[in-house]
Amino acid sequence: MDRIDVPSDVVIRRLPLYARSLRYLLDEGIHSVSSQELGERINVTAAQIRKDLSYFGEFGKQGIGYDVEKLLNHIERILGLTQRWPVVLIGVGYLGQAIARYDGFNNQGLHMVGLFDSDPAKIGQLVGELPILAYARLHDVIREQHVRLAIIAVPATYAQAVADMLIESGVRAILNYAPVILQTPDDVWVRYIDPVAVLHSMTYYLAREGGEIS
Amino acid sequence: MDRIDVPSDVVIRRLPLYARSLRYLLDEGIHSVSSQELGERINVTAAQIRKDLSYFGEFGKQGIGYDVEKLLNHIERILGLTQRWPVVLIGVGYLGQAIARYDGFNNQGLHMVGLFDSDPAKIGQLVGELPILAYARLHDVIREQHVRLAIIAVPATYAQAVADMLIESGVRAILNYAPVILQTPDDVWVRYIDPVAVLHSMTYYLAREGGEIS
DNA sequence: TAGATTGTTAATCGATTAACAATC
DNA sequence: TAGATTGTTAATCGATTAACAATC
Repeated sequence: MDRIDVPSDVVIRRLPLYARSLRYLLDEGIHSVSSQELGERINVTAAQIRKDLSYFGEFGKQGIGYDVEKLLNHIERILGLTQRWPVVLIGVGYLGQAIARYDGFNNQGLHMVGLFDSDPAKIGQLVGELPILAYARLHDVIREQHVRLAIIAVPATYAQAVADMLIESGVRAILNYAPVILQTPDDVWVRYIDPVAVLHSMTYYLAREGGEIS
Repeated sequence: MDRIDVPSDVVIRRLPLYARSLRYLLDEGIHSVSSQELGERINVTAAQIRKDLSYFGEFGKQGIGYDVEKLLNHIERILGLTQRWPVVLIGVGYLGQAIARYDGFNNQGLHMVGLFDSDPAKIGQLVGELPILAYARLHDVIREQHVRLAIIAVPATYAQAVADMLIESGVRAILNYAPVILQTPDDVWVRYIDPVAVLHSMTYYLAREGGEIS
């Protein structure tokens, strides 16, 4: 019996980019795209787009391309974005505030349901519509709202302890902004936002430009 | 004549993680590590660390491992972090403020030299030590301070135009927080911080947990 | 010396791309 | 129909891992 060919994580990570580009196309009033055109917009080859989509079905028409709205709907369903996922945010410093206020986190399948901070002075303050809550409330909010997705925006030293609490309460996926690698069980998904590391990888190339260093 | 084996970009992207982990080790007073121990901290195999480092030289001792401080110094030199790179930030909304105030961007080789915004009401306001400047000043600041690194934190609709201005003025590497793929010349490095796309790739797995969807 | 761990090679594994028959 | 573009296979390319001689 053949195992079905399961899409790898690199494929899954590209799907949100396809979805976003399709949303922009729709905004522009464009109703049909070829893999070639879509690829040019997001710097991906046409073959890769077709291959990626082929893991999930046949969404195009030969000679024509893809119906933008239909393909978008397919991808959103594949990604689970037709549901609304409740999200909690831990750490409401400057970064946490920016996250809490950015509507990308309160849209298209995501839905911020709780902000938490350890600083007693912040408890009760509103950020947008939501009050900042104490960690004591974390467990109950996660349980009551069936939260499985969390964002960590606390200082590096607290990130692991926060992750442990979150997982203990039932969180299954974490987006971590703190500059530490988290140790978590195999059935928890962790991804990192690490702008400083990204900048540090670009200085490598800058340092070698213009032939100053071989 | 043999071509030297050049490290690929995946390798370069891991170096900052090695460097950071070594800094933490140093803070903890640990002066020696094996590739095994380092790997466990950052969830990378020992073989991969040794292979990555081998592109740049021989930094360890058989039977012993690596001297933490020495290896850190080597990696920082490789990444160009022994220089200080002037950075400009375009877009000083909530996110831009968080970036401007985070000292990870003002440390270890990076050094924020200019904040820019299009909103006349913001011009002149201080964020930390730095005043917010008008776009009209962008070109001169980039030229005068020899800026080659920029961070874009403007809304998606303006990001491409901002990138064009930056590149025109001499910027060679861009960290883009706006949710759009930028079209840039081949000799400009662009990297993306895209937390919403990352969350959207995790909902894929969440939607399939517990066997609700096959 | 015995034990540990590096640096490196070769084997494996996985991801991307080219190419084209199918077909709109 | 002729032209365009898909879905898919096979070939290529690249990255990771296993294994081990060298050596501290």
